[in-house]
Amino acid sequence: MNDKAIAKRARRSSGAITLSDVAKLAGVAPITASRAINTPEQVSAQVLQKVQDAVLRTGYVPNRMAGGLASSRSRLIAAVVPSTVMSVFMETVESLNNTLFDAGYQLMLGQSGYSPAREEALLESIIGRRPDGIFLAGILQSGKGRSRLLASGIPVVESWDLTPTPIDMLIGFSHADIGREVAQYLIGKGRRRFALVRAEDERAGRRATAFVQEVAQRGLGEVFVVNVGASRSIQSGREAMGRILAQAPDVDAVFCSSDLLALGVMTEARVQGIVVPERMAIMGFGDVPFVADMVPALSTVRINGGEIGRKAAHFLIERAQDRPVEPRIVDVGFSIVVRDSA
Amino acid sequence: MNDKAIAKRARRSSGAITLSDVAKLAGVAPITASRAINTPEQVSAQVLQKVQDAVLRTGYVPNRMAGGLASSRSRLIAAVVPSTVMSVFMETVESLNNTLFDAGYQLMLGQSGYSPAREEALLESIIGRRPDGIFLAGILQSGKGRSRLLASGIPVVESWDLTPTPIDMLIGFSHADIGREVAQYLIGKGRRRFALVRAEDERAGRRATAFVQEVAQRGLGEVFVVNVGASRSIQSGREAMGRILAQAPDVDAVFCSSDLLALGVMTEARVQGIVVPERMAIMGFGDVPFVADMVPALSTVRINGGEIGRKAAHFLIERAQDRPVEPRIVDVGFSIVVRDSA
DNA sequence: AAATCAAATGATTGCGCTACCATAAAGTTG
DNA sequence: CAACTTTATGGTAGCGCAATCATTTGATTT
Repeated sequence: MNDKAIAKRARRSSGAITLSDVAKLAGVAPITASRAINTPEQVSAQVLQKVQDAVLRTGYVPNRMAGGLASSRSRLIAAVVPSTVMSVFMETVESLNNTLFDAGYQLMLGQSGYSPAREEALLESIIGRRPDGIFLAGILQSGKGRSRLLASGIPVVESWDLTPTPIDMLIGFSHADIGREVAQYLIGKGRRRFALVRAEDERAGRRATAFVQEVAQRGLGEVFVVNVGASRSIQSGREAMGRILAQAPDVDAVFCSSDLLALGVMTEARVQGIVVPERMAIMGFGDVPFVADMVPALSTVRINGGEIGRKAAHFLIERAQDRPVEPRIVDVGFSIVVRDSA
Repeated sequence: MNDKAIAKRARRSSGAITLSDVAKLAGVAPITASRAINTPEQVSAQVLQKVQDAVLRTGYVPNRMAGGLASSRSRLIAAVVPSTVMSVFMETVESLNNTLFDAGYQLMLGQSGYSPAREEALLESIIGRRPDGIFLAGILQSGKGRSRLLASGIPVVESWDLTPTPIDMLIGFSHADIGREVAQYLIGKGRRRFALVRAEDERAGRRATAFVQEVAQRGLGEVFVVNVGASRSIQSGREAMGRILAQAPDVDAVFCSSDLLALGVMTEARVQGIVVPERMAIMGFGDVPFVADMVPALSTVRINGGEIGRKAAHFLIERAQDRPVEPRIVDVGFSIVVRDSA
């Protein structure tokens, strides 16, 4: 019977060093070894020493899955972004990840790929991992994903937007305010005839609407709007600028829904001999790392993505430790970065 | 006694729906419910129906931590990259993540931040999560991290480089070959006086060495080398180009260790009235998404990062299911993308 | 010195699930 | 139709750890 038990054990066990092995070697009970590792202030100096020795000698690495199961604290945090390549969200994800790691949390990353179906599958998979918190790039307006998250009881931080009805916590800013203030800024600079290049994106839409409204309120006529669809590339920006110059040659300022589009617009302007900013002002959105060093340097709207990530991390850590977070909605604002292009 | 047990249970349990709840509702044993969910082909149609109903009615989401603990299969895969913002590795990570997700795996992401100490801590933390596989951007030459990984027995894919002694599996290409071929290409284009702008990075160093060697072998004299240190920014590229033009004005071709540096070089050339490519050829490295659309479009070295990610995912999935992978070292090569700048 | 308290350690139990083995029911073969 | 295989289901045990409660030890008080 004993043999059989051992054989069974051998087949089941992963074969790796466990806490029990360490405890045995150190001559203490498993739970004491656990405390020596996780809450060293709770054990005596000698026990601590013996356990640390045993850990070093065995090369023991605690199994956090098992620990998580036992304590219902996975120390995992999930982040969902639409994409990871050339995305404005990565600065946020990076600071989120760094802050979390320093607090002992690991990041799980999911890409929704701009597809609601995929996002839903992703959320289901994530919830199955029982993370201690979830960070969403953007907000979840509706759908099964939202109710799933609500039902799961997992702390959630939505971001990069404002809404009075977040799932849980929210760290964002007002896209409408951005559209309005950019319009005011350009008008203040003496610009009178506006174009707008935007991607097919809900938040970009709100910036655009507010921009158009503000221009209209100042009695400056129609804004020439180019919607480039799902594409966010420089190429789209060039094409859009081509259309602007052809169809609305009196335009003297262009507001783009992303820096990449603005780069395209700027490139096309240069190619067609349009001097920026004298003849044409160009504003981007996002302040991706390299646009400051272009010539002319791109004026743009900066979101402090790093701050959003750090704040989100702190919120999630607090909530993971059952501490309340107030207020749950934070507006981090934005800033208009004045460089050479506008 | 029963009361006490219940009270205890109430305190310990997370309160969420468990497999047992679903099984009870469906009128089957927990293990049968498990099979209905995970291996539906093993149960009868009626049982499947009953269990699926129960899952829908309860909103049950399987706890993969518990499942992972029981089966020693976490269905987690970790990826370690130096940075996530504007990094050439993100294309790889994105395709890795997508491929893994479709196979039921979740990605954990760690940032080493170019620091060996952090990388080691990261690996320890990752191993504690018992992932079914680990992807490393780059290779691990030595150190505790390497031996830790070796000892852990977790399948590992290193990448973006070649070495005869990988930890486990390797999907990469030869940096020396790149340096050599770029030199040959530029020489073939009639260039005779070379400069090289590189970051302080081991792989960039190998490209640079091979480039310099090849140029020397062709009897074309010294290469003017500018090392910009840890910085990878456009600004550094501009400064480097400033030095080249001041100190080696006869240079007619510059090879840069990243596209961003090349962009800086190109910008400075434009500012100083140097015509690209007529007067000066410029080559980058990485083919980040937007350099194709710059004017002039940047000639560069393209690594098929997506392919590396997909291959890595497949390798890790195979190994996670105890299937062998042969060969364990794959050279995916590279291509020189000829555009306008060289 | 007895009583009281705090600190250190340990025994037990269960987190939620799946591996393993056992059994029952249904088909297959000569 | 007996002997056998296959298919469907269930019982039991344990993955590796931490929550909970119990006990021991040493320090402090009166």
